[in-house]
Amino acid sequence: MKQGEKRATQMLEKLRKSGCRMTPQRLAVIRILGHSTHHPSVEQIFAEMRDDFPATSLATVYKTVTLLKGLGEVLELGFGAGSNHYDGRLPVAHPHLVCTKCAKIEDAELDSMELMARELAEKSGYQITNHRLDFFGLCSHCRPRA
Amino acid sequence: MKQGEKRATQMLEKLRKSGCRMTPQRLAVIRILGHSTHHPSVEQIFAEMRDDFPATSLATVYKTVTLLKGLGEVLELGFGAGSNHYDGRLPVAHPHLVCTKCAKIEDAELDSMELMARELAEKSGYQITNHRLDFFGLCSHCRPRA
DNA sequence: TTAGGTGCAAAGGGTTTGCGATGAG
DNA sequence: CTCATCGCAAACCCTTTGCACCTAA
Repeated sequence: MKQGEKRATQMLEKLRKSGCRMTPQRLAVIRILGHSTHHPSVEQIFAEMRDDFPATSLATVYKTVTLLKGLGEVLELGFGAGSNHYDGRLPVAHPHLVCTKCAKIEDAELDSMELMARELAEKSGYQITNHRLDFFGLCSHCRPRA
Repeated sequence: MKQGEKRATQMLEKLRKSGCRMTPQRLAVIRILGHSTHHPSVEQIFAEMRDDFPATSLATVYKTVTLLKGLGEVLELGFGAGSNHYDGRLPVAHPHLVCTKCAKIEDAELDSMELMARELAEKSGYQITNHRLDFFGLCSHCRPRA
């Protein structure tokens, strides 16, 4: 898997440039993340590592992933951070705007979602039943004044 | 707030039709969800309730919200269910397809996101820095055969 | 040699569950 | 009267943190 090795090398380089030390544990996490196409969870990365590093701890994997996330080298697909919020007024999937400063959540006006979902269903072979679309940024009140 | 009262009544009706009992606690949760435009969390609903029902427990709010979600009367904006997953190969926001049966996560091909984000930024006044787009459904392997 | 990293175990936040008590139908 | 629902506390899952030991540079 050449592509994966290349990504791993890029991540290593970034770590090194950031003044971080290279350890066998970090190397292992990086290689797994570089090679995986299946978007693993921390638990899954940990399981894959156990073969080579039976003594590794979950905490180390968490720390390494968090480090890489901070450097912009991994994308977090968050299914588990913060608390859930509920919309009782429009109980069907629709896009939201989330302010990362004041934590406000508003509905977004965007009507091409249905179209996109249908298009994607055809291309991917999925039977799409639901979706989730959130935009993150600073609301007009929190953003720096022009 | 007429609109909110109307939604509350719709939810009440749905509960009744589903053979559920009506209690003051449920009524309070429903009214809050029907009136709120700010997408409250369970904790926030709980806080709003305390004024009228100081004895209410968090567990009851959770149970009620879960009930309403099951009936399709509230939309859950999940920032906290399940575990996080990581993508080390393409560490920038891009859409994903999530199979709700086998839990597989794949990248989705969709290129109009940047466009949408820019359009939305103009309309909403947000300074958008990030986004998150997930489609949920059954992958070609899990969906019922035609 | 010495910061920075590791592993363990404890703590933390959000959510769910078990169960005896309560009150809606 | 009966069973669904309530409130409480304990349990759960995922994640983070504190700290003594270790090791890469």
